[in-house]
Amino acid sequence: MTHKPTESELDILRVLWEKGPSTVRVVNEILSQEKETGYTTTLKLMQIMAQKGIVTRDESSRTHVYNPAIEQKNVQHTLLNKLVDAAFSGSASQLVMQALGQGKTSKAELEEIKKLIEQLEGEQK
Amino acid sequence: MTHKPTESELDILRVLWEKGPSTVRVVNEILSQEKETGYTTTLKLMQIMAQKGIVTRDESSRTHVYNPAIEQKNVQHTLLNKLVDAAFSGSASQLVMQALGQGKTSKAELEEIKKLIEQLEGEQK
DNA sequence: ATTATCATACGAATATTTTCGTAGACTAAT
DNA sequence: ATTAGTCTACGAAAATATTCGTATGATAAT
Repeated sequence: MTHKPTESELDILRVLWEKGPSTVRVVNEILSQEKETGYTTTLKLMQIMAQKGIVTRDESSRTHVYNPAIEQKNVQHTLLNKLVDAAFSGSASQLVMQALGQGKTSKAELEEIKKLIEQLEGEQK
Repeated sequence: MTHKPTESELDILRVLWEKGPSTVRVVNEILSQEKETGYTTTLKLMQIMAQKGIVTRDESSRTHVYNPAIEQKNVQHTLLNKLVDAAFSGSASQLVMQALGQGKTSKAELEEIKKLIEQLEGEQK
Protein backbone atom coordinates (compact mmCIF):
# COMPACT_ATOMS: atom_id res chain seq x y z
CA MET A 1 0.00 0.00 0.00
CA THR A 2 2.54 2.50 -1.10
CA HIS A 3 0.70 5.43 -2.54
CA LYS A 4 3.37 7.53 -4.06
CA PRO A 5 2.18 11.08 -3.61
CA THR A 6 2.86 13.64 -6.29
CA GLU A 7 4.89 16.70 -5.47
CA SER A 8 1.86 18.85 -4.72
CA GLU A 9 0.29 16.13 -2.69
CA LEU A 10 3.44 15.85 -0.67
CA ASP A 11 3.33 19.57 0.01
CA ILE A 12 -0.09 19.12 1.49
CA LEU A 13 0.82 16.02 3.43
CA ARG A 14 3.73 17.83 4.96
CA VAL A 15 1.40 20.43 6.37
CA LEU A 16 -1.02 17.83 7.68
CA TRP A 17 1.75 15.85 9.30
CA GLU A 18 3.09 18.89 11.02
CA LYS A 19 -0.09 20.69 11.95
CA GLY A 20 -2.40 17.76 12.37
CA PRO A 21 -6.04 17.82 11.26
CA SER A 22 -6.56 20.89 9.13
CA THR A 23 -9.00 22.62 6.85
CA VAL A 24 -8.33 23.46 3.25
CA ARG A 25 -8.08 27.11 4.16
CA VAL A 26 -5.36 26.57 6.71
CA VAL A 27 -3.39 24.31 4.43
CA ASN A 28 -3.71 26.77 1.60
CA GLU A 29 -2.60 29.67 3.73
CA ILE A 30 0.52 27.87 4.79
CA LEU A 31 1.36 26.73 1.30
CA SER A 32 0.72 30.19 -0.06
CA GLN A 33 3.53 31.57 2.00
CA GLU A 34 6.00 29.76 -0.17
CA LYS A 35 4.17 29.73 -3.43
CA GLU A 36 1.17 31.59 -4.78
CA THR A 37 -1.57 28.99 -4.75
CA GLY A 38 -5.25 29.46 -5.47
CA TYR A 39 -7.68 28.26 -2.87
CA THR A 40 -9.63 26.04 -5.23
CA THR A 41 -6.41 24.51 -6.44
CA THR A 42 -5.57 23.31 -2.97
CA LEU A 43 -9.15 22.25 -2.45
CA LYS A 44 -9.19 20.20 -5.60
CA LEU A 45 -5.93 18.51 -4.74
CA MET A 46 -7.17 17.59 -1.31
CA GLN A 47 -10.38 16.25 -2.76
CA ILE A 48 -8.41 14.08 -5.12
CA MET A 49 -6.24 12.91 -2.28
CA ALA A 50 -9.32 11.97 -0.30
CA GLN A 51 -10.54 10.00 -3.25
CA LYS A 52 -7.23 8.23 -3.56
CA GLY A 53 -7.26 7.45 0.11
CA ILE A 54 -4.18 9.50 0.90
CA VAL A 55 -6.16 11.58 3.34
CA THR A 56 -9.41 11.14 5.16
CA ARG A 57 -11.78 13.91 6.01
CA ASP A 58 -14.33 14.71 8.59
CA GLU A 59 -17.39 16.11 6.86
CA SER A 60 -19.52 16.52 9.93
CA SER A 61 -19.29 20.26 9.86
CA ARG A 62 -19.59 22.36 6.78
CA THR A 63 -15.90 23.07 6.77
CA HIS A 64 -14.26 19.72 6.25
CA VAL A 65 -11.28 18.73 8.29
CA TYR A 66 -8.59 16.68 6.64
CA ASN A 67 -6.28 14.09 8.12
CA PRO A 68 -3.31 12.33 6.63
CA ALA A 69 -4.12 8.68 5.99
CA ILE A 70 -0.58 7.55 5.35
CA GLU A 71 2.27 7.79 7.76
CA GLN A 72 5.14 10.10 7.25
CA LYS A 73 7.55 7.28 7.98
CA ASN A 74 6.09 5.16 5.22
CA VAL A 75 6.34 7.89 2.66
CA GLN A 76 9.84 8.75 3.77
CA HIS A 77 10.77 5.12 3.41
CA THR A 78 9.31 4.85 -0.07
CA LEU A 79 10.83 8.04 -1.38
CA LEU A 80 14.16 7.36 0.19
CA ASN A 81 14.44 3.98 -1.46
CA LYS A 82 13.38 5.45 -4.72
CA LEU A 83 16.05 8.10 -4.51
CA VAL A 84 18.72 5.62 -3.53
CA ASP A 85 17.93 3.52 -6.54
CA ALA A 86 17.38 6.37 -8.94
CA ALA A 87 20.32 8.59 -8.14
CA PHE A 88 22.70 6.62 -5.95
CA SER A 89 22.76 3.34 -7.85
CA GLY A 90 21.30 1.59 -4.85
CA SER A 91 23.94 2.61 -2.37
CA ALA A 92 22.38 3.96 0.80
CA SER A 93 25.73 4.72 2.33
CA GLN A 94 26.60 6.96 -0.58
CA LEU A 95 23.43 8.86 0.05
CA VAL A 96 24.20 9.14 3.73
CA MET A 97 27.66 10.47 3.13
CA GLN A 98 26.33 13.05 0.71
CA ALA A 99 23.71 14.13 3.18
CA LEU A 100 26.20 14.53 5.97
CA GLY A 101 28.68 16.27 3.74
CA GLN A 102 26.36 19.22 3.35
CA GLY A 103 27.48 20.45 6.72
CA LYS A 104 23.95 21.20 7.82
CA THR A 105 24.01 18.64 10.56
CA SER A 106 24.66 19.80 14.08
CA LYS A 107 27.13 18.24 16.46
CA ALA A 108 24.34 16.82 18.57
CA GLU A 109 22.77 15.20 15.55
CA LEU A 110 26.07 13.75 14.48
CA GLU A 111 26.43 12.24 17.92
CA GLU A 112 23.02 10.72 17.67
CA ILE A 113 23.78 9.21 14.32
CA LYS A 114 27.05 7.82 15.59
CA LYS A 115 25.20 6.18 18.41
CA LEU A 116 22.80 4.60 15.96
CA ILE A 117 25.68 3.27 13.91
CA GLU A 118 27.30 1.70 16.92
CA GLN A 119 24.07 0.11 17.84
CA LEU A 120 23.67 -1.27 14.33
CA GLU A 121 27.19 -2.61 14.38
CA GLY A 122 26.42 -4.41 17.56
CA GLU A 123 23.37 -6.12 16.15
CA GLN A 124 24.93 -7.12 12.91
CA LYS A 125 27.41 -9.95 13.35
CA MET B 1 22.72 25.32 -13.11
CA THR B 2 20.50 22.76 -11.49
CA HIS B 3 18.59 21.00 -14.18
CA LYS B 4 16.15 18.83 -12.38
CA PRO B 5 15.80 15.73 -14.51
CA THR B 6 12.47 14.01 -14.75
CA GLU B 7 12.15 10.43 -13.66
CA SER B 8 12.71 9.01 -17.10
CA GLU B 9 15.59 11.32 -17.71
CA LEU B 10 17.16 10.16 -14.51
CA ASP B 11 16.85 6.56 -15.64
CA ILE B 12 18.85 7.44 -18.69
CA LEU B 13 21.40 9.48 -16.81
CA ARG B 14 21.98 6.59 -14.46
CA VAL B 15 22.96 4.41 -17.37
CA LEU B 16 25.23 7.05 -18.84
CA TRP B 17 26.92 7.66 -15.52
CA GLU B 18 27.55 4.00 -15.03
CA LYS B 19 28.41 2.91 -18.54
CA GLY B 20 29.91 6.09 -19.86
CA PRO B 21 29.34 7.33 -23.43
CA SER B 22 26.58 5.25 -24.95
CA THR B 23 24.29 4.98 -27.91
CA VAL B 24 20.54 5.09 -27.73
CA ARG B 25 20.41 1.40 -28.50
CA VAL B 26 22.59 0.44 -25.60
CA VAL B 27 20.76 2.66 -23.19
CA ASN B 28 17.45 1.32 -24.36
CA GLU B 29 18.56 -2.27 -24.03
CA ILE B 30 19.62 -1.73 -20.46
CA LEU B 31 16.47 0.13 -19.52
CA SER B 32 14.34 -2.49 -21.23
CA GLN B 33 15.55 -5.10 -18.82
CA GLU B 34 13.60 -3.44 -16.06
CA LYS B 35 10.75 -1.97 -17.98
CA GLU B 36 9.40 -2.49 -21.48
CA THR B 37 10.50 0.58 -23.34
CA GLY B 38 10.20 1.33 -27.03
CA TYR B 39 13.33 2.32 -28.85
CA THR B 40 11.94 5.56 -30.17
CA THR B 41 10.75 6.47 -26.73
CA THR B 42 14.26 6.34 -25.40
CA LEU B 43 15.53 8.09 -28.49
CA LYS B 44 13.08 10.93 -28.10
CA LEU B 45 13.92 11.36 -24.45
CA MET B 46 17.60 11.53 -25.16
CA GLN B 47 17.02 14.03 -27.92
CA ILE B 48 15.07 16.19 -25.54
CA MET B 49 17.79 15.87 -22.97
CA ALA B 50 20.35 16.94 -25.52
CA GLN B 51 18.25 19.95 -26.30
CA LYS B 52 17.95 20.81 -22.64
CA GLY B 53 21.67 20.44 -22.22
CA ILE B 54 21.44 17.54 -19.83
CA VAL B 55 23.48 15.42 -22.18
CA THR B 56 25.79 16.14 -25.06
CA ARG B 57 26.21 13.97 -28.09
CA ASP B 58 28.81 13.12 -30.61
CA GLU B 59 27.20 13.18 -34.03
CA SER B 60 30.31 12.46 -36.02
CA SER B 61 29.19 8.99 -36.90
CA ARG B 62 25.71 8.05 -37.96
CA THR B 63 25.02 6.43 -34.67
CA HIS B 64 25.21 9.21 -32.13
CA VAL B 65 27.01 8.73 -28.88
CA TYR B 66 25.61 10.40 -25.80
CA ASN B 67 27.39 11.73 -22.77
CA PRO B 68 26.02 13.01 -19.50
CA ALA B 69 26.48 16.75 -19.26
CA ILE B 70 25.69 17.08 -15.60
CA GLU B 71 27.51 15.42 -12.77
CA GLN B 72 26.01 12.68 -10.74
CA LYS B 73 27.11 14.45 -7.57
CA ASN B 74 25.23 17.58 -8.54
CA VAL B 75 22.04 15.77 -9.25
CA GLN B 76 22.35 13.74 -6.07
CA HIS B 77 22.84 16.95 -4.19
CA THR B 78 19.80 18.58 -5.72
CA LEU B 79 17.49 15.64 -5.28
CA LEU B 80 18.68 14.96 -1.80
CA ASN B 81 17.95 18.47 -0.68
CA LYS B 82 14.61 18.34 -2.32
CA LEU B 83 13.74 15.14 -0.53
CA VAL B 84 14.93 16.43 2.81
CA ASP B 85 12.71 19.45 2.45
CA ALA B 86 9.76 17.66 0.96
CA ALA B 87 9.53 14.62 3.19
CA PHE B 88 11.80 15.18 6.17
CA SER B 89 10.83 18.74 7.04
CA GLY B 90 14.33 19.88 6.33
CA SER B 91 16.08 17.55 8.72
CA ALA B 92 18.98 15.79 7.04
CA SER B 93 19.77 13.79 10.13
CA GLN B 94 16.29 12.33 10.13
CA LEU B 95 16.85 11.19 6.60
CA VAL B 96 20.19 9.70 7.48
CA MET B 97 18.78 7.74 10.37
CA GLN B 98 15.99 6.41 8.20
CA ALA B 99 18.45 5.38 5.54
CA LEU B 100 20.67 3.58 7.99
CA GLY B 101 17.76 1.94 9.70
CA GLN B 102 16.94 -0.04 6.61
CA GLY B 103 19.68 -2.43 7.50
CA LYS B 104 21.06 -2.51 4.01
CA THR B 105 24.34 -0.95 4.98
CA SER B 106 27.32 -3.20 5.50
CA LYS B 107 29.63 -3.06 8.45
CA ALA B 108 32.40 -1.65 6.34
CA GLU B 109 30.16 1.12 5.11
CA LEU B 110 29.04 1.91 8.62
CA GLU B 111 32.67 2.22 9.63
CA GLU B 112 33.29 4.57 6.79
CA ILE B 113 30.37 6.73 7.74
CA LYS B 114 31.50 6.81 11.33
CA LYS B 115 34.87 7.97 10.20
CA LEU B 116 33.28 10.75 8.23
CA ILE B 117 31.25 11.83 11.22
CA GLU B 118 34.29 12.00 13.41
CA GLN B 119 36.05 14.04 10.83
CA LEU B 120 33.13 16.42 10.63
CA GLU B 121 33.00 16.74 14.37
CA GLY B 122 36.64 17.68 14.37
CA GLU B 123 36.16 20.47 11.86
CA GLN B 124 33.08 21.90 13.42
CA LYS B 125 33.85 23.71 16.63
C1' DA C 1 -34.81 39.36 4.35
C1' DT C 2 -31.17 40.85 1.66
C1' DT C 3 -26.41 40.89 0.96
C1' DA C 4 -21.68 39.55 1.57
C1' DT C 5 -18.72 35.87 2.75
C1' DC C 6 -17.06 31.31 2.72
C1' DA C 7 -17.49 26.54 1.80
C1' DT C 8 -17.75 22.43 -1.47
C1' DA C 9 -18.19 20.24 -6.05
C1' DC C 10 -16.77 19.64 -10.43
C1' DG C 11 -15.77 20.25 -15.32
C1' DA C 12 -12.48 21.70 -18.04
C1' DA C 13 -8.28 24.30 -19.55
C1' DT C 14 -3.11 24.07 -19.01
C1' DA C 15 1.05 22.26 -18.39
C1' DT C 16 4.16 18.57 -18.19
C1' DT C 17 5.86 14.08 -19.09
C1' DT C 18 5.89 9.88 -21.63
C1' DT C 19 5.03 7.05 -25.51
C1' DC C 20 4.86 5.94 -30.17
C1' DG C 21 4.02 5.96 -35.29
C1' DT C 22 5.88 7.30 -39.50
C1' DA C 23 9.00 9.33 -42.79
C1' DG C 24 13.40 9.73 -44.76
C1' DA C 25 18.30 8.70 -44.96
C1' DC C 26 22.27 5.60 -44.60
C1' DT C 27 24.43 0.93 -44.58
C1' DA C 28 24.97 -3.83 -45.42
C1' DA C 29 23.69 -7.98 -47.56
C1' DT C 30 21.86 -10.46 -51.25
C1' DA D 1 20.31 -2.24 -57.63
C1' DT D 2 16.94 -4.11 -54.73
C1' DT D 3 15.91 -5.36 -50.19
C1' DA D 4 16.27 -5.68 -45.23
C1' DG D 5 17.97 -3.59 -41.23
C1' DT D 6 19.19 0.48 -38.45
C1' DC D 7 19.38 5.17 -37.45
C1' DT D 8 17.58 10.05 -36.65
C1' DA D 9 13.91 13.54 -36.71
C1' DC D 10 9.69 14.93 -35.43
C1' DG D 11 4.76 15.56 -34.83
C1' DA D 12 1.32 14.22 -32.20
C1' DA D 13 -1.33 11.08 -29.19
C1' DA D 14 -1.76 9.49 -24.45
C1' DA D 15 -1.08 9.74 -19.75
C1' DT D 16 -0.42 12.58 -15.60
C1' DA D 17 -0.43 16.47 -12.88
C1' DT D 18 -1.81 21.15 -11.87
C1' DT D 19 -4.62 25.17 -12.02
C1' DC D 20 -8.73 27.64 -12.11
C1' DG D 21 -13.55 29.35 -13.22
C1' DT D 22 -18.15 28.87 -12.11
C1' DA D 23 -22.23 26.99 -9.88
C1' DT D 24 -24.49 26.20 -5.79
C1' DG D 25 -25.56 25.95 -1.05
C1' DA D 26 -24.66 27.37 3.90
C1' DT D 27 -23.61 30.83 7.26
C1' DA D 28 -23.11 35.40 9.09
C1' DA D 29 -23.70 40.28 9.12
C1' DT D 30 -26.32 44.20 8.11
